[in-house]
Amino acid sequence: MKRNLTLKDIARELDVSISTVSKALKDSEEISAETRKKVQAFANLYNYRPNNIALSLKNRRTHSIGVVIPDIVHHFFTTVFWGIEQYANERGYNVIVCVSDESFNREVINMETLANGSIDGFIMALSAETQLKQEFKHLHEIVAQGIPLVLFDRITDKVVCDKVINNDRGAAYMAVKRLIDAGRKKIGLVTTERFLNVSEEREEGYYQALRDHGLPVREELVLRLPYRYDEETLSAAYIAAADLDAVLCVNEIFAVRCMRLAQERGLRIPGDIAFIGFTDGLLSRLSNPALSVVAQHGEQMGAIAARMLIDKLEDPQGPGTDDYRTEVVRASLIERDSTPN
Amino acid sequence: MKRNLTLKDIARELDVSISTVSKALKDSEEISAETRKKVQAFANLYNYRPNNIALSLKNRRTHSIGVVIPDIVHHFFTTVFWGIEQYANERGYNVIVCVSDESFNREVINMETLANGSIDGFIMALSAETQLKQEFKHLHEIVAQGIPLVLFDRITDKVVCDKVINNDRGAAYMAVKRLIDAGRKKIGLVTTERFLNVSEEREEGYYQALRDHGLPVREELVLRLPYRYDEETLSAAYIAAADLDAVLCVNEIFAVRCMRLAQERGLRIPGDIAFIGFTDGLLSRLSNPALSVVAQHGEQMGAIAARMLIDKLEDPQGPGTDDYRTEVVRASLIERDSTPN
DNA sequence: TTGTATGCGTTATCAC
DNA sequence: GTGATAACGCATACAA
Repeated sequence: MKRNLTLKDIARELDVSISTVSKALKDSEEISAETRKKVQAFANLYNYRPNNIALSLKNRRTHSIGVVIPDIVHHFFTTVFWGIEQYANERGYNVIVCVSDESFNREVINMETLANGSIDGFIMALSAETQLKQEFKHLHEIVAQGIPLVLFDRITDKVVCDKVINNDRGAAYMAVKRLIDAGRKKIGLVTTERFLNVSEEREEGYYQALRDHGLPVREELVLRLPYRYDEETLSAAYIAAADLDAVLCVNEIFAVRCMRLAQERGLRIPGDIAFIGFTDGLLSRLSNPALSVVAQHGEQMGAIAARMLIDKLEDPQGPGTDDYRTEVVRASLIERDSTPN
Repeated sequence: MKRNLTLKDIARELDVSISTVSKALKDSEEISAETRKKVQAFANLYNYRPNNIALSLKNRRTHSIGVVIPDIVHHFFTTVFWGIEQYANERGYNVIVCVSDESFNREVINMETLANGSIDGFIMALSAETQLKQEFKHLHEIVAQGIPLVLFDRITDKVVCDKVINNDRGAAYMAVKRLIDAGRKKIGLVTTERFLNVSEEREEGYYQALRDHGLPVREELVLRLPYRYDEETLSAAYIAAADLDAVLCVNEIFAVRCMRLAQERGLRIPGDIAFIGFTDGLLSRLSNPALSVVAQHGEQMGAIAARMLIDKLEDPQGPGTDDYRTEVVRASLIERDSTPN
């Protein structure tokens, strides 16, 4: 690789010292106007750019942030990432992404790789396996090393750090209440296995709403699907057996799939059965009928997470001050055509 | 930030020199077995990890690759990214992502930021604006600097470098031929503005297939939609006016939207009108009916692009050798329920 | 006003 | 066997 122009090159070419060049390039008053002009002109002409790596080593700041997400295909994580990327770029930070693919080991390895100087801080959502195992040693080490960490969405009480979450419980409550207010009595829940904190929260919100409105809480109304398995059988059986008039789904994929299965059984949506999903993605907008959803505002969550992290990184006190905050982004209900008026 | 353990720390602690520590840690024969053991034990105990940034500076290799994509929400780019990330990680590389958001300026700025030492090479797809302006100076500079570059999907003849593409023209031809073989006569095309090379290629494939089978090529069969605009009006008018019995769409979003509009007009799919889209994403799988698509194998494209780049980076000749290749990934037709038997 | 010396963390060369 | 030294590219305290 042809090497880039360095201060040394310029110094040699112009027959001055390296430090003179360095100072001249930042327009230091120390250097004579004449020399400054000369150096700057030369640097400009040959398109000098300081080497990021050298700066990182010197300043002990990489201006990169590590993002670790379980999955890049789910629309929600994509939007959060997009929020992070936009905000970080504006403030002069690059984003290094690692996808844990829901695997504990990959999460650990990824973080170890990045933690050795490659990044200034982390933004992450826990992998499913990590939540299942409840194993957080790697995160405790990150924190102990003094590397700022912001957890979003998939979080845990077991790690003390900044966090950004939705009001998942409240949002689920709101969605179910909306269905109850529309007169629905047999409201189902399609969720993932319970170890994901977000699913747990949403499930609690669902129960709470039923209880508060005098509706029975029944196990057969709840369908628990493996998180990644592309399955139709369980869903079809559930829709067939449960005799529901409304369903809340913890993501848009489950919702759209169930809607189709319901339609195949001749049910009209929202007349016979109403649907509300989580995540305001393309699927929801383009499904037929268009799906009413709880919008999680992923982009905003990403921006907030990035702001919290960068603020901490750039805090003149140093990122050592131990005030950790949890910001809650309020989800909102977007009504489309899968809920009755 | 609490600083990480360094060679210097270990040396001081164990009362040996830094270079002894360095050598001992890589099990050099130069160092006595005893010292080696001692140093390794200490390093292990205190969890020593070499600083990546220092290594990068020394080796002039960051083991990071820069990925610049126009957009992170389209399923296709997401899957390519996923392919890149997986493959790169396996070979010990990190991935720094920048999203150009289809903007020429963001593309240029992003690349300039990364080109100054942060990455060893680039993988990218051109932004729409770049393709519109046909302005490639920034890429020529990257290449001139000797930074390896792999272009995928959205490419250009104007830049000489490695490339990974689909056989877009052939794939479109194949899709249209499939519709013709099923007896369809009035086959429409829903595409983007023509400046995107992929759309152009697909359009040509469409025309070619019509011509080869004696069907008239008519302008009113082609709907050209703005790339990002979330519109329904033009599409609805097109579906209403064109009296089609089949439609090829250059992405799954256009296809699913048109399917819905057709259904709203009372048309049956695929009986009255068949659909084929590009991109095998969730939308296609979950639409009703499930959409038949041209699968682009984005994950594979990403892995190939990453392999080409890393092979070049690790070529002992140095990445200077001027043999550039273009690999073509063959798209395949996945038949679901929007095409007749 | 300019230049020298030092350090960021690591490795490699060479001297002891 | 071990250690001093230089180098990667840059910034800066301090000397001239």
